[in-house]
Amino acid sequence: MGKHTETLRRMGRTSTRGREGILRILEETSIPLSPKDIRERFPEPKPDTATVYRNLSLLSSLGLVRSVALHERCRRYEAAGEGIHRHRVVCRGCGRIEAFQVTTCHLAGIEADIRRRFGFKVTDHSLEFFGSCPECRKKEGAK
Amino acid sequence: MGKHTETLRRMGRTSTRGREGILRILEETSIPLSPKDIRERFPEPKPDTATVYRNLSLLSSLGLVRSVALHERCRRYEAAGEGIHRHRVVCRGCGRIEAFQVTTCHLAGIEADIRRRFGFKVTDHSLEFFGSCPECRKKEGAK
DNA sequence: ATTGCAAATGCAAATATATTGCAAGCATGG
DNA sequence: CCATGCTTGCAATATATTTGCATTTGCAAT
Repeated sequence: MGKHTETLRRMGRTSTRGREGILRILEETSIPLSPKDIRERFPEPKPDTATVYRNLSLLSSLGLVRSVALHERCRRYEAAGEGIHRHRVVCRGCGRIEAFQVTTCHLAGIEADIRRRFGFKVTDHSLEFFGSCPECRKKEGAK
Repeated sequence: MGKHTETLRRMGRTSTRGREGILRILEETSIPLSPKDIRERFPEPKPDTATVYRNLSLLSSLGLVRSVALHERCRRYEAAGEGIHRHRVVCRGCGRIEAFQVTTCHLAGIEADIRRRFGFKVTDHSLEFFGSCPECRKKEGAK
């Protein structure tokens, strides 16, 4: 009877080890994880890969997790709790990822503009910064 | 002797059909294309898939194209010309993509902040909006 | 124009990532 | 505790991306 049982039940879903586990794992980390990362962090017995994908897809449709695209070969996921709004910085050199919380998000104006111009109703957005971390800058001769 | 021959030579690379083609194709479209899309737009004889991938990787490291992550299973690419700065709106319902140019990008302040807090030097960023396009809103009963 | 060499390409095979069908197992309501 | 339907594991499949290697091409120096 995990911490998220209630949440899942309220949404008409059964609470299972796979689902509880994913939610717990994603809450414990500050950077988004790939399906593989997630599976590896499960204690034995690890759920099947297919189960991880199916549950990520379900939790995502319930809005409990959210996918983050960092220009890699695979997607990553993060917990999508209320009011949590994170952006990220990704190092092009070593792939290191830092997450940071933004105090105010300046993008509300743009979203209204999009509604006006395209009729699109924006539900969320994704903002990532790319560059070089201190270590990689050092290696490359401090640009 | 294509339009991009000079650019490539200046960067110490040979100008080939594959590279010229990719740059031309990406300039002709307003939305980012997948490697598959790109290959399909080549006139016969189409280059091999591996060639497309290798060239995208090269052009990307030269900064002539840039990858765009839209939470799909594959990456997309767009031309990365000087001063060109695009954002996108993606419909979660049908996958439709619209691109729009921003006049001023409000993010310079954040980038400075990142430099201060993490020592990361930001070279670029990626901003995408997700939501429902007019058609999908209609189908779903206008939310 | 011809030639030599490094770099680019095609092709096939290997990996990595993601999805699906189906039989067996588990969660929940009665 | 039992029946039911949703979940899971497993194997097979689909899709995306990468790699090795032999061949061809681009291009600079004849």
